[in-house]
Amino acid sequence: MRVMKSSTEMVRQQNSGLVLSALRRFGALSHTDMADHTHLSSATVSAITTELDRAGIIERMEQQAATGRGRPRVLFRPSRGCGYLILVRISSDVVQYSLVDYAGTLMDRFDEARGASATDVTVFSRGMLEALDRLIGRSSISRDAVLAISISSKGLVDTAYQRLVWSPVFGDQEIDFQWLLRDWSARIILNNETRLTAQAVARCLEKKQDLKQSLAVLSLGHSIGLGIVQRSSVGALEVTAPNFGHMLHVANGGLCRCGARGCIEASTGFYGILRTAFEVPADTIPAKFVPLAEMDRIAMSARQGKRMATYAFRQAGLALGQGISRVLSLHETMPVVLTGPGTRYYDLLQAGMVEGLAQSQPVRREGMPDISLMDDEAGLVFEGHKQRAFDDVDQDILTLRPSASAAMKAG
Amino acid sequence: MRVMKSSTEMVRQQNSGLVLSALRRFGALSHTDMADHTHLSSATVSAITTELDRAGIIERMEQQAATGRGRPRVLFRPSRGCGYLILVRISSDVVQYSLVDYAGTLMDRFDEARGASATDVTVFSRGMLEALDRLIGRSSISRDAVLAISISSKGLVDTAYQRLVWSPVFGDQEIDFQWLLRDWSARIILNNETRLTAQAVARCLEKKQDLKQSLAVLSLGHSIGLGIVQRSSVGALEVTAPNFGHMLHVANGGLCRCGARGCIEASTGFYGILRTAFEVPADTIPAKFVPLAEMDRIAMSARQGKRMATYAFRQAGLALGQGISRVLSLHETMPVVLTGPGTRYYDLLQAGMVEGLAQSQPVRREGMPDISLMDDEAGLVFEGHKQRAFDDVDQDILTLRPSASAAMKAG
DNA sequence: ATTTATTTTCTCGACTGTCGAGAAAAAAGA
DNA sequence: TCTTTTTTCTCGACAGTCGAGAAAATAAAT
Repeated sequence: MRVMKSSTEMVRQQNSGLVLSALRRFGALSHTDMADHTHLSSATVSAITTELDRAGIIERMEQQAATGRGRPRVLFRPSRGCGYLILVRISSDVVQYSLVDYAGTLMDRFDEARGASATDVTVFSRGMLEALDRLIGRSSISRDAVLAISISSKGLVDTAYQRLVWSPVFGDQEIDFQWLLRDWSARIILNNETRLTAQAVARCLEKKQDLKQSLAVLSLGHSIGLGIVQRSSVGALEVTAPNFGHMLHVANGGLCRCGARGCIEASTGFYGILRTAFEVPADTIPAKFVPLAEMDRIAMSARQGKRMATYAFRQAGLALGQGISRVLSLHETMPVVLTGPGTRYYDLLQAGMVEGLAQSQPVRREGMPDISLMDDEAGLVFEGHKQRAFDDVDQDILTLRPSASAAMKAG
Repeated sequence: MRVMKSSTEMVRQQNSGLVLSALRRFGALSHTDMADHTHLSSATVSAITTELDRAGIIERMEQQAATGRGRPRVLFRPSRGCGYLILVRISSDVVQYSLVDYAGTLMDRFDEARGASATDVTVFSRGMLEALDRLIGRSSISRDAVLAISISSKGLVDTAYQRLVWSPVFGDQEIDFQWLLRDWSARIILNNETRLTAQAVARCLEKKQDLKQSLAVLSLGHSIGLGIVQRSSVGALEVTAPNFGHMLHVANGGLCRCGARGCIEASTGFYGILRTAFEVPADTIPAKFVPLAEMDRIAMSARQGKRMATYAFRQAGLALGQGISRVLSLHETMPVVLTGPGTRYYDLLQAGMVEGLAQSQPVRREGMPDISLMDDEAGLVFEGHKQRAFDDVDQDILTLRPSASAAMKAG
């Protein structure tokens, strides 16, 4: 069936979700604030908050400074002890584990450097299981209290079945996280990293009333990621992370890490730029990892006018610009946000990008898209990670918890 | 706000929509059928049907052959007289006007050949207004009874504001249908033609339980159209028609009708194939129109082994294959349905297509997508046209009509 | 110290929905 | 004429939202 039937119970669930997500967005709200944000009547908010409070999903905050005349407002927030989130960010050199309580505050975090055993999946898997146990051990939390384990990585992700299909780190070695974490009752979520960045950027712009119809977020670095935000027909934001880095740039182009030829990444990823700058043949096996210092040196010589270095960045920009033009053709003209370590070379990439964009039909018609840079990719990923995980977890909780307590209320 | 709040009235509206759309899909249903299809209880269906019946939106069908024992079922269908739809299909040589009643049956249709004045917008506009009046005149229908005028054309369409932005027929001359038809109370809908085809194909496959997660429909002809069907996170089908024909195929490629260079259409559209086959320089102004007979001749000589003709089709297939590979990269691997007059040359296009697809990353990983052909593009466009228009019109009616009659019921 | 003004929370009754169960209707067969 | 069968229709229970106004709790004014 296309669309679910609706019932009065669904209405309550939907509106509870509205209240909870308002709480997530704005931290702590009073009755009246919630009514304003959700456009629900005060009476309804009252009913919902008492229900959620009784179920232990939200809690009244302790007193706070008087705000003026009148009855003091009581603020609600998601109940800290309701459950916990574990966020795992897998990046090329390090795996970061974060523990977050239900109110969204970071409780604990540590990094696990991936040493020489970097690329072995079984070693990584064992390390991950240990790290997870250590994380909850340090805060004396039981496994059952962990509502979700949300994992992010660059690469190709099977969101439906929580399988990492291809990643820069592990290549073609699949990881089935659903299976790996089968001893955990928590919901397992797997995300493409740039998807999370896009989500965070979108919410951020939404708050500033600055979100257009849609939005593209590009992460530039050793690999190239794209996240796309669109408003669905019902008005919700849908975020996707297409496999942009490995979209065909040009037939018979440079050899890519993925084994194909002519991917965008093979021109625009750090290893691609390096290869061009040093005039290494384009079918050379890509470097596993290019230190940022190395890239900085190439950029330096490009800024000093060295020909091949300049050319390398220009070609990278060209591939990026043409790739973006294709994205615009297949969606619509939308603002582009660049992030990731590669943004520091934007001055060198720009000319090629503009050239690559200019000749295409969508740009000829609608003009250049807005292109802006955004720093702190790590922070954005973390924010997006939380948002994404809570979206799911809150939904889970609302479908299970309050009805159970409704039975208690009756008994 | 992200998502609308829910209320009991919205529940009724939603479920009424479910009932009505079941009626649209299956023609005429009894109480019990509707309950089965919508998963609503018999009591609810009863309430809804009496309400819709009273409001004149659906009607009981006259008697029908006894189906066996038991109380005879009463069948409902959308009420013929509830309103009318006008569907206008603008194609390169002809404009087709169709009048459809609220039950979806075709009442009247005529074609208006666009003569020498073909490309002049004011002439076309005047002609269209006249044709619309003639259409309703012939069936003695008043303007107010026309619920929607749904227009389709190839080209670039601004769905939000009903403006035809660029079309093969009128080029850069915009047509603002909202303005042109300002004397009509009907809702104005403007669609890209391939969007409609995709919609029809999707519903067709859905009925056969054969619809995968998503689907791409390509229309091959003088121009190239793409429609993409995706399931949104809430499970509804979202159909979009990206500007595929004018996506960048290759930098500095052949001159396209749109004025840009290297668009897919410039290689794969009929005029592109013609240009290559006859070794005309790729920056030659494209032919306005290529008769099918002309294409058939080129195909004939290609099948007889003539080199340039074969090459032309191969290049066209290559551009198509590479373009599709990019679509798969930016969405996911999905089945591809080919339609339109160009499918008769599929034997000649196939080799290039496969080559263009094979080298790309998504195909290397997931294998070749399912590619199938479908005839009767005109029929599909008509079906999709109806579906699309009724989706909108039914929604409009449900938000307005039944509540008004609820007041009557009280009085 | 008491009153007044102000702001927020909470409660009540009216209304609109859905649902299950079973009554009523209508036809075919015994 | 009675029984069986199938479908439609109705009724009461239950769940949810909403507006209005009561109740609560504080600051300012007297």
